[in-house]
Amino acid sequence: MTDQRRPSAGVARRSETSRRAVLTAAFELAAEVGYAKLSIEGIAARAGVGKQTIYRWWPSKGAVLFDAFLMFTTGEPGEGGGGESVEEAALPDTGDVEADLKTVMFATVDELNDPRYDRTMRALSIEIAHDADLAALYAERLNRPMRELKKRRLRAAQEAGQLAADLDLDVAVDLLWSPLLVRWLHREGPLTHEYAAALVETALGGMRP
Amino acid sequence: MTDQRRPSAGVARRSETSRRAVLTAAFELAAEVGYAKLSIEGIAARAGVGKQTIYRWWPSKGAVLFDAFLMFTTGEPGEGGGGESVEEAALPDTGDVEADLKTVMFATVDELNDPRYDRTMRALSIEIAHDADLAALYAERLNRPMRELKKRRLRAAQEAGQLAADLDLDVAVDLLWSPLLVRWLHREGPLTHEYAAALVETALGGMRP
Amino acid sequence: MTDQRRPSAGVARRSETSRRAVLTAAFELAAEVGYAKLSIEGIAARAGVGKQTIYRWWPSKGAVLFDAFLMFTTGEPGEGGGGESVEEAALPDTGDVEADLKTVMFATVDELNDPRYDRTMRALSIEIAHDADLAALYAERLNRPMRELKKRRLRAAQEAGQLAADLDLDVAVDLLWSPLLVRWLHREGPLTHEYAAALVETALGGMRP
Amino acid sequence: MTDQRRPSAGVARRSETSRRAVLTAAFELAAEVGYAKLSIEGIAARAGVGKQTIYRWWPSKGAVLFDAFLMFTTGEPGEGGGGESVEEAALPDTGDVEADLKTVMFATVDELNDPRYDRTMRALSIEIAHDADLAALYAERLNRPMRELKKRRLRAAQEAGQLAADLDLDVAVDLLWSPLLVRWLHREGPLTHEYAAALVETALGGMRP
DNA sequence: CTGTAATCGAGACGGTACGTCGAGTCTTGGG
DNA sequence: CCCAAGACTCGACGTACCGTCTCGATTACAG
Repeated sequence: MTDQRRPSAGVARRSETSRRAVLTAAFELAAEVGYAKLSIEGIAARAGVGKQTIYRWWPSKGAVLFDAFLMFTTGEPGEGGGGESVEEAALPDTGDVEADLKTVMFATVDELNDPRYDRTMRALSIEIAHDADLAALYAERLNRPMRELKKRRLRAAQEAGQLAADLDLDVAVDLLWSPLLVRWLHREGPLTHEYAAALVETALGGMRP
Repeated sequence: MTDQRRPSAGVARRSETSRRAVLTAAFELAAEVGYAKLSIEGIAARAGVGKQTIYRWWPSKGAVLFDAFLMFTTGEPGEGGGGESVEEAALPDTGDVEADLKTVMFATVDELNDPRYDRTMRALSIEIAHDADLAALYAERLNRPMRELKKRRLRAAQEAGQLAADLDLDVAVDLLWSPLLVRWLHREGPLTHEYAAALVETALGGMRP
Repeated sequence: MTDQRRPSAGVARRSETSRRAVLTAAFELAAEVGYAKLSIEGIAARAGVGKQTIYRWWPSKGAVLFDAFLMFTTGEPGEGGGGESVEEAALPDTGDVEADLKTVMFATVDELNDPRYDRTMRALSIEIAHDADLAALYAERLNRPMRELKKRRLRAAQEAGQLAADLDLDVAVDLLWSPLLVRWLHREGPLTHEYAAALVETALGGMRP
Repeated sequence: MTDQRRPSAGVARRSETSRRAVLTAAFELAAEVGYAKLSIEGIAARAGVGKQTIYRWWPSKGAVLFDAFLMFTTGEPGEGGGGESVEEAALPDTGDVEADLKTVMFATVDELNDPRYDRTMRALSIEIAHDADLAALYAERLNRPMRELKKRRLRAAQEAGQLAADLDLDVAVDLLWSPLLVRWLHREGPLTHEYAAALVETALGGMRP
């Protein structure tokens, strides 16, 4: 998103050291103090970097946070390449969709219940909610790969005849995960395995008798 | 939430004029400029009110916004009493759950697609996302009544045998509405009637064959 | 220059405490670190005052410095009233113009040779040199009274027949003091009593045989 | 001052093109924007030169300005040699000191009243006022030759018996030119031919009756 | 004619200060 | 006691330059 480093004739290249220091500082600060007190000044100070270095390479605080998240979540790259690790990962497949979905959603629940992850993810979520550009970036770089993974598992189930042949997998993914996200983000209730299980069961079986 | 007006023997009581001016200003500013540029200073100025008057009666910017939303959404009261209008309202009931749910969700979709409502609601959502107190308040005063309405309609369908007898209505409500909210808040895709319809159909029928 | 405090209906008046803290800090910092490292940020910090308070009441760093100089030089007032002390002061008058002028100019020389006064005065001089508004202010509020004093003494000598009847006293004052100032400001040579004495003698007697 | 080019066995020598581009840019910028907005970055940009090239050859912004002034004032050289043109120049000598002095001082007055020269000279004056090294350089390289010229003319008058035999010519030069400089630098009043004439007349005749 | 070392343009870097905005607190005078 | 007005301290914003530091790419002697 961020730099598309011009390999131009001119010169003077971006400092990889600074880039990593900034992203590390951003990630740690987000986890420690949360969105409200996350300032560019603070990130620069903690990273031992001039503010201008941040403004030079990222368009907004949210963009820094996003890249930080990207770096610590997917392998590394930050912008150009990769996320290979994500692409190669896969959701568990024991042959039992229901059980597998529960396994995965329980993990999500546990993650969101971890205070450090909660603060980081919440900060990112808030930034995404009021920055359309960042939202697009998030959808493409972080959400899409995750969604692909989920859809892949569901597609396997579909092919095994465990899910309806005409099921729209995107809708299915939303049906399963969105309630979790909303309950977490708006703190509408306790985020438990029970709730996640109920979600899976109801979504699979449908609301009708 | 907000004021628990001390009915003290002493003297001067809260100015209703100022209260309404503040909430009106907050609501309008939120709709016009969005979360990012919504400042207490701006609200006070537009309301023709001293900043202290805001700080005296509300604990945070989010609280003002919440009250503003409350005032313009439910009838009026703001804090003490009512929301009667909501309590008395009801979702349409033609006897066809699926059709009725679509009607209601189409309305939600249309609302969220209106730029003014989008900005206001987004500002409120963001405040809720990083203020647990406000989240509790929101859950109780704005979300709960709406959820009751929805559950009431679902319960009717349940009693009519159109929904499973053991269906957890809270889970059902989440299953239907959360995906809408997430897609809107994180701009994960276009918010259309088609999407809402697919949601209703899949949730009702379930994902299995 | 500075505030013309509006006694308006509204309210909220300027804090005298802050004003004095700022001027004191500015004066001391100028004396300690000199023009080059005199920053508004530094003044605010040393004064224990928000930067905005400086920007609210003074249009420039030079204006602060000027007011500081005014406060520590003339009695007090800073802007509205006074400088009475200056108005009432007088140059020595022993009846011997030459001796009296030397006395006064020796004092000036000594002052300019004091490092603290040098730094302060130099900072002020530089600000004046590149800010026409400040220059006007300086001419009116600091320079004019001093010049009046000098002219008064010269006028007495004129009336006593020691100076030419048609002598332009402004020109005379410039003739005496400007060389001192230039030599000091541009460090064109050592600033000594000898030099000052030569100035007085030559100016009085003229360059002709 | 500036480079003491090491004639090292090694290699590559200073680019004359860059040197002139820098000095030209500095001179023009000073004339256009004045001291306050004269930045090394700006000079480098306008000269099409890397910042390092400036820092490599000059110790300070003032030094660049000084060299620029030198180049555009005296013939050329910049540092090593010359100013021959100045050495060879001479003040007019009609045999009438008073008239000749007025001629020269009127020219000075006119120069200082030219906005472009005013800004340049003012910038230089300010730099000199807070940089002792630069002041020494200025005294030696720009002021001394000018002063020599003036003293030479005065010495001629002295030998012709028009000036006192024991007159200190340095004091005389200061007496005549300093008031002009102060009035200009501190904008103490209009810089006119009348004022210059009065200066000459009073200095020559003395203040006494 | 070629290697080699300094200089060149460009511009990123860690910093300091700028001048502005808004937060939340405090003070004043009027109702 | 509330209210408007607005000054206060404080902290962060995003920008401009500082002076230092790489980067290739010239460039001009020395071999």
